[in-house]
Amino acid sequence: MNIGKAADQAGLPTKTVRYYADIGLVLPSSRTQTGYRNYDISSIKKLIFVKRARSFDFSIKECRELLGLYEEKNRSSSDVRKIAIHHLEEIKRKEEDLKKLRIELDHLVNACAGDDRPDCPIIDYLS
Amino acid sequence: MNIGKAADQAGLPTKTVRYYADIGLVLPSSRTQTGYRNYDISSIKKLIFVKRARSFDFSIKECRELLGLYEEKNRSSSDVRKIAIHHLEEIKRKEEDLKKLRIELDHLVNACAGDDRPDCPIIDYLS
DNA sequence: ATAATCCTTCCATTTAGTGGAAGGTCAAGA
DNA sequence: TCTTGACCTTCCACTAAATGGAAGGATTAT
Repeated sequence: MNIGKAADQAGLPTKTVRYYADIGLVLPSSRTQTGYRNYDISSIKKLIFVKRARSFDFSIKECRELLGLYEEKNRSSSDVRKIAIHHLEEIKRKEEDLKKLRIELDHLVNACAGDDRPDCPIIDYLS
Repeated sequence: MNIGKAADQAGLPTKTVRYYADIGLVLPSSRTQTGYRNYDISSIKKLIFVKRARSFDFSIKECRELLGLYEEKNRSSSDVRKIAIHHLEEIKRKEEDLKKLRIELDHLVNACAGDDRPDCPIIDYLS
């Protein structure tokens, strides 16, 4: 399958699939004599796997690790879980940070009249 | 004041202050004959302002706008509020996204035994 | 005088792609 | 058979917001 079809199957932009090939994340199964990338079922499954993992906000590096475990049939589920937990902690941390930010910014926005006068608690707070 | 002192006063890395000068966000008040950047009180206040705004996750572009309003003494607080509200919406959106992600990933992690066996709901879900 | 600590500019790197240019390939129709 | 359009290729530049380092000039302290 050509890269365009493969990208469609995986629901990814062609550019992205080419990028994944460039960085060695998901290589095409082969190349035609004229240099076209070929994707077989197995490589398309990997693209889909990466797409899902990315939608979970796993980094490319983590995707690489997960993909390695995905292919390793005698993996330990604890290895997968370790990566997921680490990522989960990251997400929780970010969520907390955003929450604090949101609450504080919410206060500021509520305190600001938002009229024609220059007085502004938001500016004051940042100054 | 030299850039190092100014950076200390603002609580920013020197590199960052230089970067802000490069992109024209906070320019030094002058330069010495030998090219050293000079920061006066006013410019340091701007650095601090930007630091606070960045800590609220305002983008550099937004910082530029806020800084403009900060300097404009006959601003309308509604202009400031508009920027803050827009940013707040962004933050809320991200927070929601992270929450969904966190919940889903939490389920997966809980469903995974995390032992020596290869069976893994996390991998299964991503496949 | 000289060493240490500043400072300067410039270039590379990070993340995860995206956009575009220049040009090669392939399938279908006139 | 020629050509047109839709593919495909590589390569370079750009995004955001810095950060790291190299090479070299300036200032300060001993």
